Amino acid sequence: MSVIEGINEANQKELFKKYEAKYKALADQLRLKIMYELNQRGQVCVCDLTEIVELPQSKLSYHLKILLDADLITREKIGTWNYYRLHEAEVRGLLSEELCCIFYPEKK
Amino acid sequence: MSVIEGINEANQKELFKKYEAKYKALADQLRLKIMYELNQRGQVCVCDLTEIVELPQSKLSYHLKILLDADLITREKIGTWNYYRLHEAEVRGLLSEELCCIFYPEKK
DNA sequence: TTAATATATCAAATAAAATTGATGTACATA
DNA sequence: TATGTACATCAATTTTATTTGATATATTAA
Repeated sequence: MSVIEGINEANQKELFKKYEAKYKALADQLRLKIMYELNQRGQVCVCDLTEIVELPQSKLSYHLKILLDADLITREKIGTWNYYRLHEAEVRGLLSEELCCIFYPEKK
Repeated sequence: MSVIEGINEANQKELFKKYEAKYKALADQLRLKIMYELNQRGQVCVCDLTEIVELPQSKLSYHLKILLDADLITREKIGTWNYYRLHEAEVRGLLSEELCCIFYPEKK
């Protein structure tokens, strides 16, 4: 079932709330930059990202959490490091093709 | 020139700032609902919209201004009325096809 | 076991956005 | 000209988001 079918009063509110949360996570320069860098580099650990985006660690962690909670990125723990990467399908479902390949990669 | 070509340090910041503003405007349930209704109805005046979305007039005006400033909708004054409609091309360039035809119409 | 590194989380302070009610302006109609 | 309607804008308040610096936890290395 496509998104538009099945819209009724009850669904609507939920749907708008969902997209509000997603777009809210995207609506920030820093976070877009993070997405851009993750897209460029694939998998990146926080320690590297701190240098790439030049943010204090706690601030970066804060913004990563927002992206993670919105399901726009994923986290994988490997030893001491936390590696983040884009949640490609999710971002693709949100942003126009015009934004390929800034914030998500070209389709393989 | 596509968006991705011509990205350099100087462009980048501007680009992210631009998308921040656009997505910020979209990042709100009420405003998404307004977009949805405009998409359903084409051209709508504020007086009708007040009833459709059930918002006090000043609140609606506030949110319309945000969408207008972000260039996501347009305004046309006809007599006493201000008619708003989607800025279709702009929204299409921002949102994934998955969001057709909730927040923007099918391509003719 | 101690120390160092990687990272998340917390509390306090600050900043930005949204809401509310009131006021102002333009146009239309009596 | 006086009244009503359609809106935008403003100032004050409330709510939400962001920043900052400090602390806590887990893992690794000495």
